[in-house]
Amino acid sequence: MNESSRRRPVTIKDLASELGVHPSTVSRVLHSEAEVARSAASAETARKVRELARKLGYSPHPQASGLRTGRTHLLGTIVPRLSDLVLAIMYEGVEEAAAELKYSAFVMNSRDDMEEQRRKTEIMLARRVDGLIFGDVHLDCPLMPELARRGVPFVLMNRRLRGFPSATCDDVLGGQLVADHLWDQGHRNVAVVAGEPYASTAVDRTSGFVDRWRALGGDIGQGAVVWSRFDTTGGREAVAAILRTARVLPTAVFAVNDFAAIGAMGALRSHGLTVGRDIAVVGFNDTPVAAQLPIPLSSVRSPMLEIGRAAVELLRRVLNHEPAESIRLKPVLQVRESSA
Amino acid sequence: MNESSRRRPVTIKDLASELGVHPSTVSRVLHSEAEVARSAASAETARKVRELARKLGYSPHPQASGLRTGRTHLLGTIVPRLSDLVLAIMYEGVEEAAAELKYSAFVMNSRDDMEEQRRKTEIMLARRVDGLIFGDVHLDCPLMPELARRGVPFVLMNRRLRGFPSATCDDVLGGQLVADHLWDQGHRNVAVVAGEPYASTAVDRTSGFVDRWRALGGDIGQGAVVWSRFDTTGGREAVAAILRTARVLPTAVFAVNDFAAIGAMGALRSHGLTVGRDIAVVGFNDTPVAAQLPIPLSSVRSPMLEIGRAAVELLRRVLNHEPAESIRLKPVLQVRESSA
DNA sequence: TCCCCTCACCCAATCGATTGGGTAAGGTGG
DNA sequence: CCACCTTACCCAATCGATTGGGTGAGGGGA
Repeated sequence: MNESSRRRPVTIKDLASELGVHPSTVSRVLHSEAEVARSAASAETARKVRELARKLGYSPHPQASGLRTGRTHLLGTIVPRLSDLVLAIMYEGVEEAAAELKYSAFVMNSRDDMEEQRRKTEIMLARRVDGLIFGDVHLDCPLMPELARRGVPFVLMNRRLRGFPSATCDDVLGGQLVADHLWDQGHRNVAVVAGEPYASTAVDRTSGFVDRWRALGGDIGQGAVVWSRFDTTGGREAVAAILRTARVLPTAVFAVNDFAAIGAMGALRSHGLTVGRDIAVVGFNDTPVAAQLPIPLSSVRSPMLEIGRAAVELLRRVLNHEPAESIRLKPVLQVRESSA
Repeated sequence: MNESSRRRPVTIKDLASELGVHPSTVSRVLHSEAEVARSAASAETARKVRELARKLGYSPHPQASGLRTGRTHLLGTIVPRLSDLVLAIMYEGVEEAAAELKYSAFVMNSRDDMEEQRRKTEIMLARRVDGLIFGDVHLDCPLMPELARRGVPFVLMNRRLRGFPSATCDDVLGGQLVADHLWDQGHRNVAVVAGEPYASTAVDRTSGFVDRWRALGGDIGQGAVVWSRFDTTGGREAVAAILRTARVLPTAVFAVNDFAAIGAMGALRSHGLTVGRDIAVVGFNDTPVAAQLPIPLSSVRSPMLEIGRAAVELLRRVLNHEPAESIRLKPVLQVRESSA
């Protein structure tokens, strides 16, 4: 049985007294940069320290070192909800990348509520996180300028906001790809399930689509763009509204989110339309479920994991006072039966 | 502008010197039980301390108090993957309930890999979490007995394992509900997409179904129970295998997970079958998407949020050395078009 | 031979909060 | 008047790691 199975964790002092050296020597050997470490102990001593540390299963006490150094190696992330698959995958990227930098990541849900966002932020700051990643900014978000004033290091993910570093998908391009695709397929009468108007994702995807559509010579009427929630229910309701008010039925629907697209497909079927034959549907994010649906869903693939990783990289730069330019990752359209 | 916007956080010492009292007095006023607090300072002093703390935005330094007390108020959770909606929702419950107890929760993904589970556990223990919640135990999980020997406080969630406290859905009952339902609908030839054989959820749901089916006088052949992954791809492959090998085509399929059920529906449609007319499908968990699918999916509703909350309550008891009986929450069957 | 330098360490303060053990002042009972 | 108790505090050690500043021994150069 390994010594690490004893109850009280091994401390630096244990190692030091065992070897007859001073705790500071042990600390420098185990934790300092190569140069400091070398000037702190002979090669032989250093070897013995490291060997004993391994044997006894020493692991540094983060509360103790955090107290002394003022850095916790903790990184807070706030998302609207983890049960949104898109954010869950981005967070997996955050966690991976954070671990590689020897940071531990934390998540909290804000339910896309700005009061909750503020509350959760304060909880994380009370935990003394070294930096924050926000996946839930609104286009008018008073908290961000305030945090910047207070000198809190943070970056944005998923959604962007002018003036702050963010890691996002190039959502405008994503919307353009869909416009090109549907235009090429011969559609001339389309509708957009546009998502929440306070989210840059929704706004950019919609405007990318609409602007390109008009540039191609297409026409998009008043009732053809419907703001909605991002989930299945939101998609269903939005399509119901479109079907109710449209003068002419659209032949294609672009939903800015896969789950909204699934809800849209449900509403269309209830209306007696067969998706892929009577009407085309395109989603966004290309979540794993899109390809596996009974009628496989065309979708814009966004690099969700990479966005999470990029957010961590951005935050690393902010923490090191390096320049941090926003990162916009390229999406790719996956055409499937729902629009082919 | 509030004083809390200054860079260096306010400490107990700041409050003490401002008021001309000793830091220990401030500490007792702000943090101790009522009795200790009252014997530490006069009502008047206590009032002044609390007022100044609020005015300056004092918030205790968790690293410092954690160092002294040995408790971090940190709670680690390990799940197979957060991008599994079921676990994401359970974790939302964990986070909520933890916050109510003034704990902060942490999650990590193990990808259902036992080596990874061990690695992530060690990372969390190195962070000095007060306790752990595992959402990813396998039926043969060597880590759990080992942690119990080491005296690490932990509980299980979602999946159970004999001998350890767990918060789960009553999966056996869930399987029974589906058997009763399909039998009542007149089905006599059924197949099961059974999930991963190392997960108690899969095993219990399957055995609950199969045992009840046989008790009703039904028959389930060899090839009718197919183990699979829990995701859409897993469901698709499992149904493909069933369709390939079955002597007689089943008239109903029970998938122990909604996403596997969605994959199953896809495979059935590819095979030219219309779900709800030619063949019934029932899923498990009643995730929000089930009701919104183009063909709404019957599913066993499991109280995922409550399971997460229950896990925290269990862990609270373990940490307080109170007896902790496993909790099994009751599921309810939601019948929809896919099996009606 | 003397001075200086390097090597390989040690010493002690420090981070912020907690907590067991005082202690001076004032009041009470005998 | 004195012993004793309560009230309202203060003092100092402690948790574990880090870090600026020593220091003694040994070696090399002038």
